[in-house]
Amino acid sequence: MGRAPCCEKMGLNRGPWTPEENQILVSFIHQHGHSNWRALPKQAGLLRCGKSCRLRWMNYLKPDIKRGNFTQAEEDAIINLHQILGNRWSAIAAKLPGRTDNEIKNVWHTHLKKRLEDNQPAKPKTSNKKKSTKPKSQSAPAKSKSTKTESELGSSSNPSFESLFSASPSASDEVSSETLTSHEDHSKEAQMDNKLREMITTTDQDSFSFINFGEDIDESFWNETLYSQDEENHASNLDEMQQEFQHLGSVGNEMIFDSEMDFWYDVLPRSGGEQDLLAGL
DNA sequence: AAACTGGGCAACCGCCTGTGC
DNA sequence: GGCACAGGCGGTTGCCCAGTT
Repeated sequence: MGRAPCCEKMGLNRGPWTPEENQILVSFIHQHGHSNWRALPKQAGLLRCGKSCRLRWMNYLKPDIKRGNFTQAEEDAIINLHQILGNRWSAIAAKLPGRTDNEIKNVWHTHLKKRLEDNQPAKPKTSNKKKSTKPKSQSAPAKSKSTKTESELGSSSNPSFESLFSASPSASDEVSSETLTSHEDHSKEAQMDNKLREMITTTDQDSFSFINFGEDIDESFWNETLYSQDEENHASNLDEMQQEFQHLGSVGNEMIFDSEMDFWYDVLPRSGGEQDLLAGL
């Protein structure tokens, strides 16, 4: 038996949503929730397929969605996350509260990809991280439509996320699903964060520094890998970090620190062994 | 002022994944 | 384990509109 179509195409509305349809969808979800998207349009009296309703809700009508231009910090975060995650827009969106994967995808294709193609710096090379919003038009230099594919972009510019982890001894190992942000000992967490930030921000400002934490701080813990463009700084900072961590206790996570954005990225395994970024900013 | 061009973005399409039976 | 289904995801499309010619 063939796969059932996602929706009945006959007699259903397509294209832009009308204000009336928006109102119907919003009021229905407020009253009944959205436990079953396929059944929702029929129950709500909408001539839309369930997928269309879900998309409309997730990308536009959901109350916590942040509208308006992306801030410089958000754009920088997208660029940095894209370096690690590639085109996994939903994972990137999870790091940016109020932003949808669709919106981030659009911003990437319309602004950020071009910025990188033009070799414009993704962020100022200053240690002062004061960010300011700016109109989108200023961040999108006029340029003809690119025909470059995503894979071409990814392979030419950045080391892939998988390649980063391929060198890590524990890349395919089981890693605790406990994130640092959910760790009970928040004071220890803050202390560690500050210590690491202090040290890692002295390394190459353009690189992601990566450290592979073990479940516990023991001898095997130091089988870690730190990536940077500056090998000497690597070694020295790695030594410093090892010394600092010896009295910070167990962590049980893999993390990436983006020194430019002051982000800690928790890295957790996906079902297929692929790594994922899950924790909050 | 009209035609043209290209950017921006909402929405669609089709595949993938997770889940229940 | 296999199948069907629903939700989720990324790639792509196509319309609208502002800027340019």
